[in-house]
Amino acid sequence: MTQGSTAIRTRFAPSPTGLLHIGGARTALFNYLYSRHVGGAFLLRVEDTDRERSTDAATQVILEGLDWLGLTRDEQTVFQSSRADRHAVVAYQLLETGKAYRCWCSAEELRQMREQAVAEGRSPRYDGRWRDRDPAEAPAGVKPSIRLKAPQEGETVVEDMVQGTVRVANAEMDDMIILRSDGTPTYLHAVVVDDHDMGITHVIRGDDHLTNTFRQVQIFQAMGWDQPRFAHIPLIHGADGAKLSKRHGAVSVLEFREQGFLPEAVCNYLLRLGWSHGDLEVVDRDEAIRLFDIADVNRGASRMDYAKLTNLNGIYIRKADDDRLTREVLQRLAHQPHLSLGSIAAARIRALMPQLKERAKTLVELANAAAFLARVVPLPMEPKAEAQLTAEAKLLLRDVGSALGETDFTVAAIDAALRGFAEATGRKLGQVAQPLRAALTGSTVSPGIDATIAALGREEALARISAAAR
RNA sequence: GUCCCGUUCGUCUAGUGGCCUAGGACACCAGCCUUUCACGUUGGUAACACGGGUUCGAACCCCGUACGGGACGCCA
Repeated sequence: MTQGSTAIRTRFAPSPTGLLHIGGARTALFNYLYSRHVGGAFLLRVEDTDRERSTDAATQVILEGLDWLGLTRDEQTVFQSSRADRHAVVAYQLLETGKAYRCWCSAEELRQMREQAVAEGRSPRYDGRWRDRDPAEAPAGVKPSIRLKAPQEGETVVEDMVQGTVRVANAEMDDMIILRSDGTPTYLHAVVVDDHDMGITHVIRGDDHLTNTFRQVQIFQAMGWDQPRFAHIPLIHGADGAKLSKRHGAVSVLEFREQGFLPEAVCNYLLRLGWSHGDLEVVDRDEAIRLFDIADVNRGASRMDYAKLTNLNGIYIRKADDDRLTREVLQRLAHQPHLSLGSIAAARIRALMPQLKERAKTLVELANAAAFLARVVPLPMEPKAEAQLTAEAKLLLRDVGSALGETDFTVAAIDAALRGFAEATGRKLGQVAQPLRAALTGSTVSPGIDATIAALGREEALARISAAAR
């Protein structure tokens, strides 16, 4: 970390529209990682200036999502709506210094202006009709908006940390409204004032904001403020390449939580979408902070790949702490009917967790795979398990049951007993294990039969075997 | 329509002029391991959007074309 880098401040600035989008989550992650990488600060600003769509509940969803992902913020959350007075003050300051002017156009007038421009094959832009007009000509009874008097010649240049040098001719841009006729600020203006006041040094956001940046730069210049550095990261698209939306499956981070994904897996996946460090695929939080740099962010949009996320989730489940996974499973099982979820079931699940987590890719799968441990006799049988329990198998189960009744209930002893039984009766181990698995779990799939039997315990295991042998 | 951005296996990506007969990961296929399912492991299929140029040499530099995305609001 270099000297003076502690001054670096990033922010995540979502508008509270009811969910924390997976794309927004990645933007937040990149801001967080960059701030941590350079020892700076990561701030949150809720852009709730659209009072119609903004609710406390929506803000809560964002906070909950960020917390779940472990993206901790520094300093107090800033609510943009609370800063309206300050935004207006700056707008009037620009007015007084001649950098802005009042515009008395009505919404209807502007709409017609745009329509006509499009009809004539021009860009739908404001024509600047009040830019140099005498305010004395203002129509009575109309409240004016305030527009920035943007430069009309030359070009505006953004040195973007991801996209490189991006420039646009000033003639391409019109004079944007910074303060509405009702005195409230527009988004573009509020963002600039807030970023300046919050001391933001690096603006990392989706590249859908790239063209907005030119206009924001014009405001920074009009106020004579230092500009932050900009980094516009590519968007995430759905599997079909179109903008990510509900029809692509889960897009809200809290939805991923429900579907059984671990936050560290989601973060790792999101990190690798648009960022890379050689062939590195599995990167935990600490390593991500150590390695993350904006210079390594790609320019092209990427697509959401649920299969890869799922694979990564399996890796993180295998790495996860057994107690933590047991808690997660118990929580999910609590919503399932016909289970006996006491301390006995909890102990069984915890005992088998090292084996269970080897074969689950999501917490939903993990909970389903563990559910048999909390069931009561008679077990519900899957059709394939039912098919295992032939008349011959039932006879075999009776014999295995008595053999097991005489062994210690350790994994090693059970394994030895079963192998001995198979050998003595001239069977392959699989011929013994599968009927047992059906009898004990009601399924044809489970962890190793020895560990499964041990986790159930002598009494329960023998009860299930004799129930199935009947 | 105008402006801005992008384009390497199906997907995420490595690659910054010779190390590339293009590497890794996921997915897919086949084999091994095995007590089912996973895990693990071995191998396989599969890409530089297209066309020009610059150069002894181009995935990499330049120019076009195509395709994709984004922005053009008194939304954010």
